[in-house]
Amino acid sequence: MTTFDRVYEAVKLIPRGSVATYGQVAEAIGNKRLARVVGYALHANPQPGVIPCHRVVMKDGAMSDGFAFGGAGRQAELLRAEGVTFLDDTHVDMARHRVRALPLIQ
DNA sequence: AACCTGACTCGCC
DNA sequence: AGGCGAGCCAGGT
Repeated sequence: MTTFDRVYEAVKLIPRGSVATYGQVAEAIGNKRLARVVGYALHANPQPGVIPCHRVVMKDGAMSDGFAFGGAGRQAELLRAEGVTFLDDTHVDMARHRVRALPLIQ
């Protein structure tokens, strides 16, 4: 079980209609400082259809605009389709949709 | 094989 | 309050 695998496991556990921050995912795999690695893990090998990487956003609810699997804005579209609400065009309503607790991955 | 860099976050000036 | 550096992992050069 590599670090990347744990990242994927954690991300797959995010409930539909909810979002988690990179920091929360990092915390779920045992080290909150891995936030950066979480982002890179998703970039490196986001198995399409398996890993819901659109449910992972930055701590303020914004998504990284330089890269998004289908283009910036695509992520917001997918989230809206799940019932996630937004404070504005680029920020998820974290108070309502951020996961309370993420299970710890082995 | 060493070095650089990249979807982040937090603490210290 | 805003800017800067550190910590972390993997893959490419």
